[in-house]
Amino acid sequence: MSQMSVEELLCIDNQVCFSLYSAANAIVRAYRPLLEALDLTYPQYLAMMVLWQNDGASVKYLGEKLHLDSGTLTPLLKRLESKGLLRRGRSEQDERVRVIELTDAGVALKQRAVEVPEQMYCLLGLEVQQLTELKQLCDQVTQKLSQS
Amino acid sequence: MSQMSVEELLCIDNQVCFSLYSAANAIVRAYRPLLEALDLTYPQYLAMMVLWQNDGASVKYLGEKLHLDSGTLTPLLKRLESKGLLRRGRSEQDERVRVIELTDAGVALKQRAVEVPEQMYCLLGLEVQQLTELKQLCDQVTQKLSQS
DNA sequence: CACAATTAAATTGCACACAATATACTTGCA
DNA sequence: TGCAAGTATATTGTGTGCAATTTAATTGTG
Repeated sequence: MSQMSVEELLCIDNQVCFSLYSAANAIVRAYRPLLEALDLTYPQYLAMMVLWQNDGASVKYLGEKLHLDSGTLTPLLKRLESKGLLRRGRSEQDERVRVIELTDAGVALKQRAVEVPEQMYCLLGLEVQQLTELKQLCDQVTQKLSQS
Repeated sequence: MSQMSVEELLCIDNQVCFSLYSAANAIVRAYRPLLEALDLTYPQYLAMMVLWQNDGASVKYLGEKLHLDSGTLTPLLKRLESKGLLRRGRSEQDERVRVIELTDAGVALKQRAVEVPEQMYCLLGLEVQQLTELKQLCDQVTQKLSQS
């Protein structure tokens, strides 16, 4: 690192962060046609996945799982509610807490979502070992940047 | 892949794409305080990097380098123009083409941007070899998803 | 040389992300 | 018990990303 010139340092072609940023954009773009049939955006699909595993979760729980805050999640969940996929209720124990519960339609959507991961896997066209490696490195980045 | 259950398939903890998406969000978040002193957002910083290397570039060129379209770049460049960092001129050969030229302030900003990559390198806290590996894998993802 | 096809940017509309702030509810402690 | 501190969510405002469409300029072809 330290022996790189200013020209090299400030060139996007040498920056991991830019590669990661571009890859993430490409992924969201690639999901669009796959999720169109489900009438979901990629972040909405992620929220649904959390709920399929943990129906009745709170906004806080969703935020921790997805690394997103209420400023992002509140409007996103309202959109999913208006599509009839979930209800935004209140906890009886704690009136501050929203309890997000899937409707029948929301639960049923899972069946149609099953093929999405397989389709994306094909599009990526990488070996399982490479995907595992990539995931580990990304998780390390997220973890390092979250603690500082 | 094929032996994974539906529960495993549709769990965000098993998905590379989610890890990559989260890491990219974390990166943009981590750049914010570093770029605050330069009064730049991360995408603005990326555009400036391209221009520091290639002053007078067109919107099309910037778009190819950054993998962004005019819908994103036009307003972004207008903001940089209003900050006095660049001028959005027209090509004399082809009136359709915008020629983006840095002002003195835009050129001068490069000196203060030099330390940003080093700071981010410290925040990431990964070995050079891991960063290289991560960059290669991200570039592969972008390339694979762009051709389909 | 006319004019259809192409190309470069701009515009519009929607959905994130997220900082900063506000609101409403709950808890802890004097 | 009263009230300050803390917590969960909502709101506001700014800046992306990107699909779809539009506008204006250029190029290719008969």
